[in-house]
Amino acid sequence: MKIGELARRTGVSIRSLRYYEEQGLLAPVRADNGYRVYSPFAVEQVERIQFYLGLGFSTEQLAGFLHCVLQHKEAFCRDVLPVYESKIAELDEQIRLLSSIKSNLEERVRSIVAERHEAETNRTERDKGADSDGHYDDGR
Amino acid sequence: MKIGELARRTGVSIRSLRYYEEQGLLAPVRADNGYRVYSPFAVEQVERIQFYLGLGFSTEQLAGFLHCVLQHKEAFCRDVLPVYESKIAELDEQIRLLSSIKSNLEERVRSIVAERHEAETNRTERDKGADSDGHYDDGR
DNA sequence: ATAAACCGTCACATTGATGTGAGGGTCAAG
DNA sequence: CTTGACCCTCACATCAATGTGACGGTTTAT
Repeated sequence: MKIGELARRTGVSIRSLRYYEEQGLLAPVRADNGYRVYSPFAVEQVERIQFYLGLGFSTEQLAGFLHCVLQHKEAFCRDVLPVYESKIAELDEQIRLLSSIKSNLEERVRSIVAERHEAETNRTERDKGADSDGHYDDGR
Repeated sequence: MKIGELARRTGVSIRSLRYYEEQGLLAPVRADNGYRVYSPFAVEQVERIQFYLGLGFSTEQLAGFLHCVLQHKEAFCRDVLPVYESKIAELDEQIRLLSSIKSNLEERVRSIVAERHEAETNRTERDKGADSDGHYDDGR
C-alpha cells in the first residue's frame, strides 16, 4: 500500500507518516519509482504509534521500545517497564504541580468572593440603593 | 533604575524584561539617551508577573488584568474572577487527562508484572536453573 | 498525449518564553 | 582618549509535531 492509502486508513496525515519514518518508527520499503510501500500491518503499527504518542511519549522515547512491543508482548520487552515507570513518575510530578497551582487559584477565588461579600454587606448597610457596584475595569 | 539593576534585583533576565514590556506588562519611561528607566516599584511588579506566569497564565492573558491587580486588590478587578475560574477549569481538564494517562500506564505496568510472574513460575517448575531470563532486548 | 491524482524531497511556518549574538551608541573611571 | 561596562534594536535559534507549499517526477485514465 502507498502512503496515501495508509494515511486514509489511519487518519494520520502523510506528513506525519513521513515524520515517523524519519524518527525511525516506521520503515516502509521503496518501490522502483521511489514510492514508499507499506505492508498491511502498517495500519496497526501506525495506530500503535498514535496510541503511545497519546500516552505522552515522544517519538524519540518511542523509538527505544516500539520495535520490541510491535513484535512481542510488552512483558517481554526489557526496556518497557522502566520507561513506563519513569513516565508515571513524570506524570505524578506534573499532576502535583498542576494541583498546587489549582489550589492556589481556588484560594484566591475564595478570598475574592469573601472580600466582595464583605464589601457588599458594608455598602448595603451604609448606602442603600446606589448604582455603583464598587468594581473597577482594567483602566488602560 | 536601569534594566540591568532590575534584572539583578529580580533574577529575571534582561531579555525577559524587554519581552514583558513588548507584551504590555511593564512600561518603563525612557531617558534622553533611550535607556529604559524603571521605578523602584518595578521590582514588585516583576515579581508579580513571575508569580502569575508561574500560575500558568500567558503574558497575553496577564495583560488583561495585571494593570488592575497591581493597583487594586484582586477583589476589585472585574476581569480577574472569570479568568481565574476558567484557568481552574483548564487545570481540571489537564489534571483529568494526565490522570487517565497515568491510570492507563499503571494498568499496563500491573499486567506486565503479573505476566512476568506467571512466566517465571512456569519456567521455574519446568526448567530449573536455566540462564535465560526470557526477555528480549530491542533488536534493531 | 494530456490531465488528474498520485508520489518524492526540501524547507519554512507554527507556538511562547527565552537565549544568544551582531552591530552600534553611551557613560564613567583611569 | 581609551577601556570596560552599560544600554539599544533587530533578528535568528530553541523545542516537537505537524501544516503548508514549491517544484518536479510518475501513474492512470481518458
